[in-house]
Amino acid sequence: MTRKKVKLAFISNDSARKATFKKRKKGLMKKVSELSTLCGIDACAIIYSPYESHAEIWPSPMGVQRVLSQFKKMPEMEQSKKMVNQDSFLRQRIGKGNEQLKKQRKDNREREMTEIMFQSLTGRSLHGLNILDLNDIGYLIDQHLKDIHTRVDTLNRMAVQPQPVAPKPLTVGESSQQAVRADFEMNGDAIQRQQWFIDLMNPPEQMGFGGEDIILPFGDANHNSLWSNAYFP
Amino acid sequence: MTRKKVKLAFISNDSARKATFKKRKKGLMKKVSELSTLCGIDACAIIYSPYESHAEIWPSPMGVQRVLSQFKKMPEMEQSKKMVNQDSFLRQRIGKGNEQLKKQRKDNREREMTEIMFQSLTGRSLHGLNILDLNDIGYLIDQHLKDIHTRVDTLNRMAVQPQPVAPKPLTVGESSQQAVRADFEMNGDAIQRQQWFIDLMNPPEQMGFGGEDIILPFGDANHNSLWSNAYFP
DNA sequence: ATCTATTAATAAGT
DNA sequence: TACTTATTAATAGAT
Repeated sequence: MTRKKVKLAFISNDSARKATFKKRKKGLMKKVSELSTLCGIDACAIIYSPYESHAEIWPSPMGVQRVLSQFKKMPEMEQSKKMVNQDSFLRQRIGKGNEQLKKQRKDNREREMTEIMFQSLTGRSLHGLNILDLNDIGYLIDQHLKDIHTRVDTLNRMAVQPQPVAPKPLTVGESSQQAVRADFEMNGDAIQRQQWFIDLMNPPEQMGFGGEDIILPFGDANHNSLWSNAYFP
Repeated sequence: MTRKKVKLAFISNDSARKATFKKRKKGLMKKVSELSTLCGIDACAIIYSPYESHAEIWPSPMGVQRVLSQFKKMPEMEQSKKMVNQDSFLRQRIGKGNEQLKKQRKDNREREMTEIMFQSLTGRSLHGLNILDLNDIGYLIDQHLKDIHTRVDTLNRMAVQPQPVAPKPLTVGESSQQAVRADFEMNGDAIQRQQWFIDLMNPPEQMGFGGEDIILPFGDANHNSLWSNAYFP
């Protein structure tokens, strides 16, 4: 911080490195002591160097021990929590990566089961599938059926009372309790001009997944978590 | 270290203390990381505060553990030996304070003696001064004479061989052994245009002090240390 | 949290 | 190793 703005990198020149070390160590110790004095803070510093056989510490062996014993008392969780450090940064990245992996696996599983479901509609046998596969496929089928019912119901209501404003987005599990009416009376052109109708007819691929608190008929009120646990421990 | 030079004492104002703490903690962590990076040093810092439920550390839980385990391995004696603990730290600070005080006293003494010297040139009697005062004034007079001789000598050489480049700054003890020549032949205007000449004619106030190894005629080959010892033990 | 006037730290050079 | 000095960095107080 002086005759030149210095690059924050290892100083390869031995004597320059040593000189810098000595200066900065001194400055650092001073800063620690100032912080402690000014703010009444319990702090310590420990510095090892190849220039001294011993660690250099602040404020004193007893002071260091006091701080360290406090530190060691903390459960591992607390030590890591909210810490501003390299590790926690990397841990966050790893955590996020794992989250993504988990989601990806869930997504893969879903696509697999969906494919089997549709294959079964074209004649493929469901024999040879284990109970978990069958359970998940049952869940999928239920979701698709619910969605189909919802769409049919919506279309019926549209037919009776054509609506120019976009309907609020459909949510899984929101299916109406009204009886389904099959009489379509809408004009084809009118339908084509309404984007919301087009959207209704082209549901997103992932339809049927992501709902969290839906009570399903496949025996297990917590199906989703079973799903997750069985395949993504 | 900014709008005001701050007293190194506990900050009683709560919010000011907290603000200072946050700023300085950040600065401190930065310093630690810089030291580590620049010098390839194994270091850690642990800071407790009433503002966070956990200790804030650098560089990471693992990094701290590594340093701590090294530290714990050391025998108690080693831990304390040569350690920069609060005691020795404060001793250092006090020592430095004393150094500064000593320098200041020396400076004061010098100014005092110099004033008396000049007063004596305008008629003030030197009676009533003790032997130390007289010795120091003798030293001062010698220094001033040496400087005068040096300047006269330099001017003479200038006059013989006018020199467009600035001469290197005068150093105490550098006085020439040449005989002094009093014949000035320089043109006044020429002199005025040369800044180095003006500088030469306006020597710094402290001229005459600071030389360490000059042999003086006042009996004591180690005059300077006597000076220091007599008044600043 | 941001902005500066100031003080403090310090990279090079001696 | 210590001192000096030019420059950058830290930060106190104010907003």
